[in-house]
Amino acid sequence: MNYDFTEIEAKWQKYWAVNQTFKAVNNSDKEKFYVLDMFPYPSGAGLHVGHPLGYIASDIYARYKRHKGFNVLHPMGYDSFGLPAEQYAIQTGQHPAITTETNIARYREQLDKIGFSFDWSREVRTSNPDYYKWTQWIFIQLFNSWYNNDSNKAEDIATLVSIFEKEGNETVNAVSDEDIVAFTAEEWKAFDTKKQQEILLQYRLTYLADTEVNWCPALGTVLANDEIVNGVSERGGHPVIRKKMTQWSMRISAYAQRLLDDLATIDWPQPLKDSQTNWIGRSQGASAVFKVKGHDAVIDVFTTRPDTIFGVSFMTLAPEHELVSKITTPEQKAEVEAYIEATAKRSERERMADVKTISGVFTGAFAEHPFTKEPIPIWIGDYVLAGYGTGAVMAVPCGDQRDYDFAKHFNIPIPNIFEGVDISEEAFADKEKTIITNSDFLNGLPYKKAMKLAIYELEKIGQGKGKINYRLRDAVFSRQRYWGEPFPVYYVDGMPQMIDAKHLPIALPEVEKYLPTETGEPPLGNATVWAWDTVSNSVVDNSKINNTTVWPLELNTMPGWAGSSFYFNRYMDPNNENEIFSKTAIDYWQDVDLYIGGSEHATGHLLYARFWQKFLFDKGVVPKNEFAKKLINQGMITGTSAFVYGFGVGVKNIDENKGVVKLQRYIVPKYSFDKAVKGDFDDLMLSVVEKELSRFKEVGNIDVEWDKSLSALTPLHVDVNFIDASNVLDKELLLNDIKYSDLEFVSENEYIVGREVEKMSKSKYNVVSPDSICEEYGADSLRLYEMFLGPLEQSKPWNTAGITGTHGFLKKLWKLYHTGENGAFYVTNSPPLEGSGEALKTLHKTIKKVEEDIENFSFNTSVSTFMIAVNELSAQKCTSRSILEQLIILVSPYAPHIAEELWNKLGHSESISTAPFPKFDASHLVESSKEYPVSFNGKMRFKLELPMDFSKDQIEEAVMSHEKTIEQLAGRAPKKVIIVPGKIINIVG
RNA sequence: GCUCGAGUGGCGGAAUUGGUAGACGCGCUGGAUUCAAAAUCCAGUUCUUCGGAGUGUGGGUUCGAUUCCCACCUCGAGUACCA
Repeated sequence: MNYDFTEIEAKWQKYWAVNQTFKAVNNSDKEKFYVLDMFPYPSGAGLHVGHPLGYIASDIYARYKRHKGFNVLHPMGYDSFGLPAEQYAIQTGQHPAITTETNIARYREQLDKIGFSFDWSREVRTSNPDYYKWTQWIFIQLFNSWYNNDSNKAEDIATLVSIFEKEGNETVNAVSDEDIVAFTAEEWKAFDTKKQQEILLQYRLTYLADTEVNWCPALGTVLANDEIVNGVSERGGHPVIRKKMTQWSMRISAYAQRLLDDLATIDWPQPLKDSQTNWIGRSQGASAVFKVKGHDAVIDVFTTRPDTIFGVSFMTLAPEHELVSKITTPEQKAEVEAYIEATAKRSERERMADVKTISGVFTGAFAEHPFTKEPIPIWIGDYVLAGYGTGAVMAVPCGDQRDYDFAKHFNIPIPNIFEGVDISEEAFADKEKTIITNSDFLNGLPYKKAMKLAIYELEKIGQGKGKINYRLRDAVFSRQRYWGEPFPVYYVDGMPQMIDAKHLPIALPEVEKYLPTETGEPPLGNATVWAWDTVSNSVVDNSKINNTTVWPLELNTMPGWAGSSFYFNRYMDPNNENEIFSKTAIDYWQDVDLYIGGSEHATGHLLYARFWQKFLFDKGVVPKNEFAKKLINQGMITGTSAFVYGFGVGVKNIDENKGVVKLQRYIVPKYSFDKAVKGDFDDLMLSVVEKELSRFKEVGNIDVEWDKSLSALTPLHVDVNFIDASNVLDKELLLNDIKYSDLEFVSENEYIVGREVEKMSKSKYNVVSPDSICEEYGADSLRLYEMFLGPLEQSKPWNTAGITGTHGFLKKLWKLYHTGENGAFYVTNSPPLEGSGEALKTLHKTIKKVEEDIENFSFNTSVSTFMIAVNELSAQKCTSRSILEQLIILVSPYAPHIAEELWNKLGHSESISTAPFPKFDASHLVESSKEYPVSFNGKMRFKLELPMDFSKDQIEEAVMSHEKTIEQLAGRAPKKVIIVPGKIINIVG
């Protein structure tokens, strides 16, 4: 009986679905284990073999944990709001919900074929109103909260109001907007409701504010910093400009320090932690206040080097700085304005690409040094960013290279405040070796002491204080898109009001068009039924807006990361209509034990999700401060593209004959091609030239001359599905493909393609889909092969040819259980015979290795281990049930279908999925002798079998008298003999 | 520029606390079986001038280094005027 994977896999996939084998319960005596994959965006292209890599790894781990007796939660769902479906809707008019539904169906079909042990009863979709009801609910919670720096957590806005009522805002230590105006309790009470609401907005954790945003005209929406790559949009690569807009923002900056500190408490990859650390960008220093001469204005700067304050020789403001227009002198006005206009025109991208050009303009105004009272010229320059710190710097050219370059360029003095340091060529930025001089009270002090003293003195004169600055900005939360979560917000006199949570969800309205309106409003501006009736508490027709009981609803939608910032918690109780999840569920599941996904989410999803988790923790909604204890980034699977080498013969004097004879593309061997690229045309290439010239003569009766320089030498991507394991191209398949039908091969021989590793993509014809692999080799072969390719975290190239290795292994495994007549299933019930302990040894070393491998997420090596085990047991002709039964449990997490089938044949009526994992017994591995490697000066020269219980002396005697030792030493006396019993022998001499 | 990661046969990779470098698989070579092919099975496969040499390069620690330390080179990822 042969290994019929098609039948076996269909059978067990059906069995698991019908029996709900992997359904997890929310209360159990068993210990819980939560294994999570980053849920996918269901794109129209479907999955390629790179996508399931992480899912296979997590599935192996989940199945392993079930064998280990855990109650495992292993859910899957879809991050189903997003741009591609909406872009498609704009182009075709098809509702994004339909596109999304179709794509999800395709994903599900593909996932099911791979045999994952997901609990599908818990599936979530972020675009489903039952789900985004809770996204909206969290938004309302954020709106109703403020961040109290004293308790260091989010608190209900009511506690803030009661403080305002008692003491005004002077004593409040909150994270808030920068431009807070002080008021007393009496003043607060005297404010009208609108004024009070405006003030509260400055404290809420989600707030409406005019912010400089990254506007992408092509996409018609704003983008978050992490959605921009190299100055263009991550999706589509469109240009991005700065623009001021009224937007919802999330006060993530309130959590900057906790997001940083708690990285130490989670087992996440160091590179990922590093990139979050850099993204948060904490820097410690001081704020210093410089008075502007002749104005009552002051310039507030942030500096990490208050110790260098006596080295200040000018100040630089960002061109966008609000003081610029106020302080610029009439003489400088024209120049300054021209400069501002010029910089505003430059796109973010140009500004980034061109960091070497130094530009700036003097404003004509002077600041006053806080200690020396000397005048300091105030410049503007675009090397100062409006968005960082206060948008102003105190320039210390001797200690900062950018300030130095600026000073040199504009001939501004560069005072030296470092003892014994030469600054004639460049600035001196080394903090450690610094001794300050020419600096009044800081003279003679090293960096740390000078820093402390400078801050102390600044505080004393009331012109500065110690400060910690973060690069992390508050996150813009509004998108001018259709296919996203609507805000549960309506506007009364322009002030946002939350809809009561009991009326959620606020479902997306239908629209005619998915584009912005003619007046430039977001797509929801096209909705005709999009007003809130505060009497009926329902969404009503816009015509009913009366500005007394019926009000307009928010037109923006939420960004992609909203729905993905808490889905891991919702999986715990995904169908709960009354709560985000039940207390029972969250108390049992707590948090994610293992999270697997791509590293590209380091500063997006993974930072926002940590932020929301901390907020929900503060509010007592979740019991854990961090949502995932351990995280692993799976590496990318790249494609191995295949190339043929095209040669188009270039000819002279062709102009007048254009169109008469079409140039032929010849396919030449790689070695001839490579030589030709270097200018060396071999005989074969020359024969092609001759052939082409005579073809011109024949077809068009034209005499042409070859022009070497016009010859086209181009590698052409060919579909990897046309290539066999030996890199031989199936020419017929290729020529039948319309894209390649004009090619002509110069030789009849088989054609060896060139190969190159590239990203897997349609345009490179190197995409391999899991479906075709499952069809040809089966899901178990695919699962094993994906793991076998290499370490999970590393990126590695896919090469379909290699799958015959794991497929062959499964056949051998099957055969091991089918040694009966005509390949019938056969096992013996007798215990392994005495003296045939070899099988037990094989089994137990396999148990040990596989268990260690899974615990270390080293899945590639356990596949090798299985191969070795099956090779050995086959050689031993092992048919013992007790061995084979244990073996198949070991294999089961990796190749679950064949495992279920063999388990069933072994006489079990229940699924193998919860069969106890085999117990390792070291006594089976005890050896009586050891084959010692004998090294001379560290080089292994021969091996020597000696009893395990030999003492050092016995070993030395045996080795030294051995003929090969005598031969190696060739008469020399060894200086030293190192013996590590049970390990090695090394003779030095 | 800065931060992080990685360099081992023709290829993917293994060597878990320093102890037999190249496990396992692909590919390749030869053989068996077959009318033939596929499939299957067996043997070989780092290089070599057959002494040895060898884990990107050069140095160091050690009886012994792919593994630890220093310097450098190359590739990849992230980030980018962050004051």
